[in-house]
Amino acid sequence: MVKITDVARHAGVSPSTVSYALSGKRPISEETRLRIEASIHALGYRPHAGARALASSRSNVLALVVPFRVGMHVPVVMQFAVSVVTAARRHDHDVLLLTQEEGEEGLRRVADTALVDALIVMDVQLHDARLPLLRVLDRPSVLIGFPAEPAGLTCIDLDFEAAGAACVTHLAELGHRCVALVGSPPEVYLRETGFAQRVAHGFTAAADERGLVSMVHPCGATQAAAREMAQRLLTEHPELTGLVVHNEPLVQPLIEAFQELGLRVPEDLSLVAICPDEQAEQAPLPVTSVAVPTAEIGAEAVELLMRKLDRLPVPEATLLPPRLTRRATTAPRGLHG
Amino acid sequence: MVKITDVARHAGVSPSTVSYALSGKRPISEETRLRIEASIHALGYRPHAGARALASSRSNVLALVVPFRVGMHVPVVMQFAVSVVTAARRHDHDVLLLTQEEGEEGLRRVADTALVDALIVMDVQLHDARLPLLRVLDRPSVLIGFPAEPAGLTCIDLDFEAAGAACVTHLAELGHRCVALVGSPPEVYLRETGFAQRVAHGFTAAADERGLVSMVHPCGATQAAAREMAQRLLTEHPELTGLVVHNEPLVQPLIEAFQELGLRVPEDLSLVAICPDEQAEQAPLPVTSVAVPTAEIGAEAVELLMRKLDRLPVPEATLLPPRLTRRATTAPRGLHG
DNA sequence: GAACGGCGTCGAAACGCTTCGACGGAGGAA
DNA sequence: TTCCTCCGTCGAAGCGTTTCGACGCCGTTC
Repeated sequence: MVKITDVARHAGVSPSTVSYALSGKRPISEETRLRIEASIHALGYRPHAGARALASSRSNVLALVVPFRVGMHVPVVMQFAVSVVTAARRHDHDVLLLTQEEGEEGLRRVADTALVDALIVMDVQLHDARLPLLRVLDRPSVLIGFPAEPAGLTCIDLDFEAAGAACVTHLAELGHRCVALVGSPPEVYLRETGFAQRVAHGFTAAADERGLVSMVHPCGATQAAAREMAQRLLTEHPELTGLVVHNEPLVQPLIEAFQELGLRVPEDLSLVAICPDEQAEQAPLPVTSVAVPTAEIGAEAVELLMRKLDRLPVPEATLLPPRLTRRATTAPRGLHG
Repeated sequence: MVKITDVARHAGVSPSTVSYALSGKRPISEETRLRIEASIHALGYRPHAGARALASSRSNVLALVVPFRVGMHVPVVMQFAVSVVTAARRHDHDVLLLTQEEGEEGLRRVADTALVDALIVMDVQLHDARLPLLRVLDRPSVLIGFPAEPAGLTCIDLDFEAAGAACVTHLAELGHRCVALVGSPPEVYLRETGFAQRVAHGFTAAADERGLVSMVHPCGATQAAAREMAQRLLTEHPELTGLVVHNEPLVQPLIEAFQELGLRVPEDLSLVAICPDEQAEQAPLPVTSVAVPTAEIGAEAVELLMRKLDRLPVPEATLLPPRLTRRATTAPRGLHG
């Protein structure tokens, strides 16, 4: 293994100079720096991660905590994960993947052993068992999602409440008077996942404010469930013309289910989804949607963490405003009928 | 931070004794060990990962390389990932997540900096750009999937060729004479992903051998594509009664598409899928399937890696035999018709 | 009873890097 | 000219473990 002393000798400088040339923490003359870089190249030098971590007490590794729970939509979770990894690399950090098999102990372990410098926590519940630990850990963390009591924590997410409201507003402005929310699977609500509940609140509040008839239905993520839900909605609320779907894998099946029941989208039924833009765009009938900006959230979560690592102040709450893009699944009510 | 010398002092022994008590690499008397354990508990000692890595030249971290490519089915990939993480933890290792944004350079980096001890590589192509690097790296690796030239590498996967054949055999034994394979999306074949091609080979060879009429169709993973495929198959091959589906998200949509076209499953059309058992079991109509044993493969990949790290001999190729479970989507041909 | 071999423990030397204080020299100010 | 400052570099002291050789002690063996 080639080490920093080898590089130093080859370049005719001291090891500390090599180190400073690499880190930029002290000025090094252009000439020396180039010589060092040449030596590094010539020898194929790579600093030893463990040695670096020991000496600097920085591992340059971030923990990404993602509990895989039933009812969650894995592809979207992975979009977050990928964007976190990408952003972390831009800051010269790597990402350790923690699933939740070990429970909170895993977080404690990687933090206490200094395996990671900081943590990004996904799928936050309103009363998340990990919160007490995160508050007391000596490593900074950022949550993707908001618990019930976010004070003292750094959280970031789409403003799901506003997103739910934005969907209603859009539908109301198109003249719809009776709207339904088809939400996440029941398990997701039962374990009190913040974003699911917040969409429902925002949806209901906005509908009430505008005097719309509204209803909220959790729904399992299968085609059969979609079909059943469509059937039931039509039966129980024949006047329904506006639908909000906050359940990624269900958007397409729901549209088809309604079509099979003889409704045209958007002529008879307008539908707006809350989902990543890529999904909404790629659908056969492009879906009007409020974007879940996974790339943006993941990247910003990393930025926040980096700032915390640099002991810079960060906002406790970062709520991304919803952005609704009108596509082909919404239209004014009664346009054709 | 409490360090090993603190524990040593508290327990009245030398640091090296604490280290040996922890690692078990030298015998320590029962009495001393208990005293040390008590001290560790009392002080809340956690060995520093970096220091450990430096001194032992073992980071106890595995790299999991998963390129997210178009056309791949993310949930299945994540099942692999989770099982790898779980198995790694059983061996006191953690898992670093590498996506392929950096390309091969990322692999080289984590290996050369000794950030990881070993690598697990997923989504292997027949002519994978990462292979030369893996062969030359000083860290051991295990591939989940087989390249065209696996010699000198350690690979593990389901025997997809046998899986394809097993599906045909099952259908043939039920009396079916004309069978089709609906495969992965075209992109997956185009970039020469081994498992996709192998299923096709196994399928075709087995069909030929038994004198069945057979055809292979890649298919995009959308409902529209499923519908179109069903339509086309029926039109072009009215005598078709047996279907093999190797495309997870398409199983359900295909069944429904055929049903909408008036075919009963399994009375008029038998269908066998190649997918994880959980998926096959949870379907409304449980699907006869050859299991993709993600948990088993992930766990065994880790075992192989651990053995390699211990310099024990391992087989170059581990091909898991297919296991077909008969469920509700296959039946003898012409049973009702 | 002397020699021997384990067992259990210790001390010290790495492991490869970062960082702190120091220092020579060049340039500017007085 | 002298003094001071700042730039660029060096040397050495860690960072917290692991591991190697050594050593004392006790129980065997002849």
